[in-house]
Amino acid sequence: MQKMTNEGSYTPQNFEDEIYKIWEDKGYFKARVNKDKKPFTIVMPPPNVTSKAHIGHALDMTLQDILIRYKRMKGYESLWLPGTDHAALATEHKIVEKLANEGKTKEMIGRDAFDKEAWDWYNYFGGAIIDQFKKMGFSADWDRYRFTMDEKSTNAVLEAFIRLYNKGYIYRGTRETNWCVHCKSVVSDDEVVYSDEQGSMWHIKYKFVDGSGEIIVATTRPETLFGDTAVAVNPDDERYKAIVGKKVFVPIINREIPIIADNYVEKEFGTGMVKITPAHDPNDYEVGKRHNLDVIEVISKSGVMTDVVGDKFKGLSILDARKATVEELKKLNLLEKIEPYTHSVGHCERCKTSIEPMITEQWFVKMSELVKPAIKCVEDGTLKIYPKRFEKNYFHWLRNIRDWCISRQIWTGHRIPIYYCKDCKNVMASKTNVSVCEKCRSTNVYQDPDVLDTWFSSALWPVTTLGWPEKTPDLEYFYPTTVLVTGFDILTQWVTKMVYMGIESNANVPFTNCLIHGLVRDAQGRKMSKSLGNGIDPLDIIKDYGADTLRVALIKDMSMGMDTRFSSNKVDDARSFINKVWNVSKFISSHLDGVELLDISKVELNDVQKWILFKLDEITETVMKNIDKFDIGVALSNIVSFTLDTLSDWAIELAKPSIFAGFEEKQKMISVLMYAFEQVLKLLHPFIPYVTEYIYSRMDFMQKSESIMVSEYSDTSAFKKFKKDAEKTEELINLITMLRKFKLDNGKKPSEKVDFVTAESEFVKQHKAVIEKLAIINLGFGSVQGKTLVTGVGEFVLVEEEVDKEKQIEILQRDIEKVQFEIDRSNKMLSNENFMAKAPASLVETEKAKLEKNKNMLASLNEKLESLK
RNA sequence: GGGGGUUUAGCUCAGCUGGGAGAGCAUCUGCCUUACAAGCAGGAGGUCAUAGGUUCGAGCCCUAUAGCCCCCACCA
Repeated sequence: MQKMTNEGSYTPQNFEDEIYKIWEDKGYFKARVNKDKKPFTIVMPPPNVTSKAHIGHALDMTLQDILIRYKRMKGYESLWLPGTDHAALATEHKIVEKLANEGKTKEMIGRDAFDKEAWDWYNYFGGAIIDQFKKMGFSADWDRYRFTMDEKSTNAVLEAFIRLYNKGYIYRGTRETNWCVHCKSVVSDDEVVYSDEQGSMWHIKYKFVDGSGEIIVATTRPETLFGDTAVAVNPDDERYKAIVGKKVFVPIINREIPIIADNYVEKEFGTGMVKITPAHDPNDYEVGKRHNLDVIEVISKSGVMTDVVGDKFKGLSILDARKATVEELKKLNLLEKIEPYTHSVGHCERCKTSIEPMITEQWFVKMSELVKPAIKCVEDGTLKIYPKRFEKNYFHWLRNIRDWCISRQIWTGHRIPIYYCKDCKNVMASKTNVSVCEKCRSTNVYQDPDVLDTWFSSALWPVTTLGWPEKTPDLEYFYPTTVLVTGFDILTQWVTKMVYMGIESNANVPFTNCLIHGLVRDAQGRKMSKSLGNGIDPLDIIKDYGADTLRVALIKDMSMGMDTRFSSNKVDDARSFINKVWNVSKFISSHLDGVELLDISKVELNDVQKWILFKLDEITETVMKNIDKFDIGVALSNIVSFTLDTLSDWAIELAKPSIFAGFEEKQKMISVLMYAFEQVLKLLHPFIPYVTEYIYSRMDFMQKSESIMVSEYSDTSAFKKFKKDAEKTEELINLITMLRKFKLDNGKKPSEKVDFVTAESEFVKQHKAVIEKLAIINLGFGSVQGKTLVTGVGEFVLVEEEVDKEKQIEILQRDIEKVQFEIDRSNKMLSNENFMAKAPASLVETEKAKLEKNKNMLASLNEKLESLK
């Protein structure tokens, strides 16, 4: 007894885990250097260990698994290299939160204990993410699992830092930077998110030192006035030309500052006068530099007012200081008015605290040289981005890039490998601990306390995971990797960095293709977020529906580079589809007992069989073509509609009469169906790996591999030659459809078996059984009067007790009208000189053939009509 | 302010180098036909955002306009 025959309904929970275990035990996911095969490599974008994986990861990874499984079956040495990312600032934020819940701070427990906390965190979430990924069926080479903070990665990161430092690409500098007072660290430009905030514009009076009156300056940050070192106006502003060079008092503290002229000031905005606070505004900082202004810090790195603001305000938080300053101004009658004002405020991506521009000393990577080859490789096609339009974002980003701030004042991450000598001020770069100054031999040496931006290690991910800086065989064989799959949200933040760091470290692009996808949104098209509570845990879907269903629901309606919606509707749809595949296997299996499969290339086939095989080759080519160009959602739709429409609705139905006929016919038909179904399972396997493996393992295909994972697709060129025969079956399908409709049009139920009479023809004789079964009719040969269906393969007359002549004429006239419309259309085109001259020949031929066919049809219809009159 | 995307059936989306508007879901009608009611057969439903242009021919190419979405830069 065939194993699928006894199966109940599709219940993936019964077999998914078991199958995954077999795959792992057999070592199918492992990839090794194999000179006999071409490599196909994907390095997994490492998920942050901040939390468990979400549905966005599921999409990203499913796309990769599809490509990996497909290429593996196509005979490539397929390596999918997995890993996770420590996500420095993001993870530290989470750990600090956790400590806070326990009533602790990181300073309380110290750096070593904090490190231990961090590793517990990495291990817990790293492990959880892998478990989730295994549930989803991902065929990554888990033995190669890497973490951005593991020993090898750390070594590579430090090596890269030192090389860049020695080349002069990494330098230390004092700059206006984005400071997060909550994280107490600088963050890069990319980590600042702007949002509009309802604030106020305070108009403040600054009195002239010489007592000659006052000016009005508008600001959104009154608390920074203590750090003002000038007031600026536009040099072309006629209103203020006379006062440039005069001095005013900073309100409250009455420090004297000059009025200067600078083009930065816009005449139309506010009062046309700007207070200049170089320490706390990037633009002011630039103005300050141009005019040699003092820099006075009034806000400390922990977000409270410094000592320079005076006893009344020092130690206050920024917001408290703002209130207090405004109160004081009111009291001193220095506040002219307050206007409501909406402006955009930068926030820390992680903790949402508003960012303070602050002058700090940081490490930077110089970008000007590094980006050049990164731009060129996309220009010259060495690296291709799919879809192509994202190249624009890529270029725009790199062409406008600023130096990259890589130091962070936190504890989570790679410590900067720089050591300072307190005595001789020597600066040393070293991978290992330095305790003695190499210059003055002093032991008064300390390491830079900062850690590296998490993106520094992610930038090196493709090279470090393959063994760099060593010249490993893996690096030799698998690098450059074949494709990087990631969301558009990190195209600029991450992809660009990998490209220039890859080229810099290993002399070649890190990947030759980059596939960009969109976001997974909820059913209403909203972003999934914690605050909306509309996020979906992939494991919940898997628990209820299985991983295959989740994968189809995510991928099927997806279009390259576009956002996709995830809904219960799609999940149901996906499950229905897989259930269909399940039932096809049950049907075929139920007819396999005692049947020895034939080599279909060696037997005489009928038209239906030739059609099935022809269509199979056609769909195989289409699916492969689309996967090859990364149109994965389309490829899945192709194979899904083939399975539902061609295979289930037609092939199997057309096959039934043969299957229920004599043994020889059944044997041939089952052999063809088995051949076709095996290929369909293989085409589906990358998308729905579990169920295809399960079915494959339980059906006796002719030359079966031990797993569908390591089977190969069958040749796609064998049955092209059946094109003409396939067309005959298309006619058969048309005929059946027309008969079904004709019955309905004439008031017959689809299930009602009615009699038709037709002229005896080869075509009809050959397919009589099929036509009778699928259209639910009895077919007799001969000639009678009655309601007539005129088709390309003859006339079919509905046999009725009472012949309704009027109705019959009505139907004929309707058909004549339709055919006439077609004929007119063809005639119009064919008589158009321009069309004949310019349209491609094949199109003209098709049109002529159509015209000919319709003319014949029209003649038959008219003849019929005449005979009734 | 700069750039990009998008607009096709009630909903979610396909639609190839221009050559008769498609699928799934939902809906309506009839069916539990021995693989499948998570199903089968059939139907209804579109001025392809708007206005021009190119072309023998435009959902597709060009130009404007409008709505929605995203990215970048950000003026106190």
